[in-house]
Amino acid sequence: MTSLDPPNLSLRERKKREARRALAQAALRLALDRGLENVRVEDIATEVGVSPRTFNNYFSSKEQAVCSMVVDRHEGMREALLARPEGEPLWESVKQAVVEQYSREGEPDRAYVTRLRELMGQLMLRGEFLNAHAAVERVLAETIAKRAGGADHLLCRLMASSVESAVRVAFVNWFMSEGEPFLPTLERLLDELATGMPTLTGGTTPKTEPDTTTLGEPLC
Amino acid sequence: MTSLDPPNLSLRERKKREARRALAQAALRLALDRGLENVRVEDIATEVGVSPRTFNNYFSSKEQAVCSMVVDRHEGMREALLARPEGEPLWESVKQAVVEQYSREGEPDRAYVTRLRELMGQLMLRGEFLNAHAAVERVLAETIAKRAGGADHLLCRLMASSVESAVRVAFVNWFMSEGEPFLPTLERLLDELATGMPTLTGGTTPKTEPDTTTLGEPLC
DNA sequence: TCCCAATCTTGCGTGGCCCGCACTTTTTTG
DNA sequence: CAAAAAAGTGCGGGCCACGCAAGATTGGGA
Repeated sequence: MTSLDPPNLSLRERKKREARRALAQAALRLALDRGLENVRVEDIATEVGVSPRTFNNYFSSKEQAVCSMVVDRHEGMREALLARPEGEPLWESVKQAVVEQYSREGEPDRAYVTRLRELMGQLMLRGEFLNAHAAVERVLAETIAKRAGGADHLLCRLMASSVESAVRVAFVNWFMSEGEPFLPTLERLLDELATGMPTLTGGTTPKTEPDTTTLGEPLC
Repeated sequence: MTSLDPPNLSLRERKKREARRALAQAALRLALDRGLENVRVEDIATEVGVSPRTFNNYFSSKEQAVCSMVVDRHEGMREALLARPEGEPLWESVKQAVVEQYSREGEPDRAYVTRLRELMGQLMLRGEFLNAHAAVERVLAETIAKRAGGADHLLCRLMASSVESAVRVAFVNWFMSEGEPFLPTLERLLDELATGMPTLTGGTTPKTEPDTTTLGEPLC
């Protein structure tokens, strides 16, 4: 659907991918419809026409299935990054690759936003969403390292991690706010990262209010 | 244990905190001893001398219990940040607060490193560790916003997120490598963030090897 | 001092999830 | 086309999260 499903794969492999994709899609659809808590593994399996046991051969939890969409969508990023022109500065390459990736998908459907909010709440709760992002981050770090040609591995990880930070922050902002577009925010944040932290000047410690936020429940 | 347990709390409240702490501690200890998968909720509860049902009144999973240590240890960071001197540039304040926080704890015990590695693997798998970090991140973002006195809220979130990125990367590097100290790495990464991304210069696309990393299982 | 109301703990029962194992069905390969 | 490799499936077990409805504890008046 997103990119080419290379036809040079064995039938076996193709069926596997298709099954996985179907399961993930069903999981996401159902979760958006009824809320994740009202979706049993059995429902997803039935929807796809497969045994519940089989579902667990592909995913070890429904949360993972839902998030797998998030992960898979980023498969193109590696290629996008490696495909950037030769002499381009590393950071520019990274930024462009990320932006490209997210442009390709277009602004997500506004109709779902409310449902998405709820769903994200539940996903954050289970930590799976972050886990998915972490997976993306690892691949990104490796790709960056490759592209940078043996640069400091730690710095590559830091860069990947920061980029994902920007993405996450932009995304949360997008679906928590009304109508603010995603891409411009993302670009702004990436530029901010490039510039470095000192941009935010402060130190004018203001009034000291009671303190509301407690270290407690994960809320999005 | 870390900071003052304010004695101006009702007995009730003190007992609650103590119970929570005891459960978290027991969970961590057992997990380090036997590996998380060999620890049942019942074991933790028994260890503390409490019913399994009660455990679930405090934590909704054993993973959460283990990670709660991670979260609680950061309670001091807010105060540390707000206590920085008046005129100090925002970023410097943040950096110092974070470094202070982690200095206070000293280098973690080398003896546990192996066990820690295993444990982290399992925690990452369940996404709970990341979730804990996310909790810290939210508080940090708020504190930064307060300290910055109404600066752009998005940027505050980005800053908090980036800082946590650095912490995570440094930490993973610490417990995956042999003997590299934690604090210096962390400081270096934070400085890197301050400078901005372009430090990493690259673009010398090297040989194109087969590609080993697949978007698959979370590995640490 | 004592008692009541708020709060915490606990046992029980339910529904669900994850996964190992063994068996059937499908695809691949020689 | 037959044997081998790999997926799908049913079953069963262990564990877990949580609602509910008693008990046990604590705190603050009277």
